[in-house]
Amino acid sequence: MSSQGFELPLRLLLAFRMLIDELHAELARQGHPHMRPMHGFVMQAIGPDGTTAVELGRTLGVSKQAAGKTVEALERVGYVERAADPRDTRRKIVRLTAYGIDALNRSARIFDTLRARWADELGEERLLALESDLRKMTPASPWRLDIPGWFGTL
Amino acid sequence: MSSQGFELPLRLLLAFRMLIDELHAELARQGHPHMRPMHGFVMQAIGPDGTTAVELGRTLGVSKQAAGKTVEALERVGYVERAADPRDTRRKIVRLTAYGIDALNRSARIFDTLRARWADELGEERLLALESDLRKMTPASPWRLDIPGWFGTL
DNA sequence: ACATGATGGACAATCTGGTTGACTATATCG
DNA sequence: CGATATAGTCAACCAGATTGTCCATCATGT
Repeated sequence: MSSQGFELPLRLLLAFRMLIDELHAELARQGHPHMRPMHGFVMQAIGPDGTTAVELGRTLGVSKQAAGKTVEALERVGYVERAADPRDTRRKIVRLTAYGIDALNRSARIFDTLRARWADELGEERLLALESDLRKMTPASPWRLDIPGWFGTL
Repeated sequence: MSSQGFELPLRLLLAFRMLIDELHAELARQGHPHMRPMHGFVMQAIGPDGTTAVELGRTLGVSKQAAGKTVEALERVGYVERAADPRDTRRKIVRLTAYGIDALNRSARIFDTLRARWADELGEERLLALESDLRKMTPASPWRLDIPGWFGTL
């Protein structure tokens, strides 16, 4: 083999996974045991002003039905709530609850802590360089986290 | 918000995804249109000497039945073949075919090319630093790519 | 004002890939 | 030899996605 290029994607994935796993371990300790990796991304996509199932589906790159099911799941856990839109009675606005916002706030703080650990290990200089390099190599940042299905599909 | 820590995992994921997508676009051009992200990982796990469904399941962190179905899918595409083990008639050895090995070899070359592009953009120094830093922050080596299921699970 | 078309949401059927459980055949070990 | 463990397969089920269909409601153009 002796392919140097194999390591890069593998390490990127491992690093991502490690951060996410540590995030959720800590979230569980802080009163959010039901939070799943998917939830954070979806709640970010919902945003502070709320959204609708159709719009959410477009943002996430999945069908509106799939988005609807995801919203149902988040509703069951208590992270979002649905309300009618007075200006368009077809629409049902999906909004984050206080509990959901708490999950997001805690996630942010935990990610900061994890980043601080990286800075501690690597040095702030090196970490800034790493972030800058990743920023340089990745697309500006459109969401489109259609991870489910993307990796799978044999 | 102003959470600096949010960016790191997101960029790691985007970078990983970008590399994998580019890999598969190029693989499709090179005669492997059926190759899916999962396949490369599974074929790596199978290794040059072959393995069995049970063993593969343990390596990948899934049930032996799931591993069996995955092997079936790879067999349909022509990446692996199954043969009886003369020394233990219960076992069926799963081996990479020439076509499967070709896919792995091409993957390695394409990853090298992609890495070269990164080196071109960032400079070899910076890329080496990035790889070194990721190596430092991620666990030594465990496979255990039980991605399916891990991210999902609402 | 109203017919037409577009949009939001829900329901149902299906597909895929995972799970557990049960079963058979074969090894291995006391 | 008999008891236990292991490899593989079959079957049933579950979760999360898909498409297709339907209905209610908005928006538009004549």
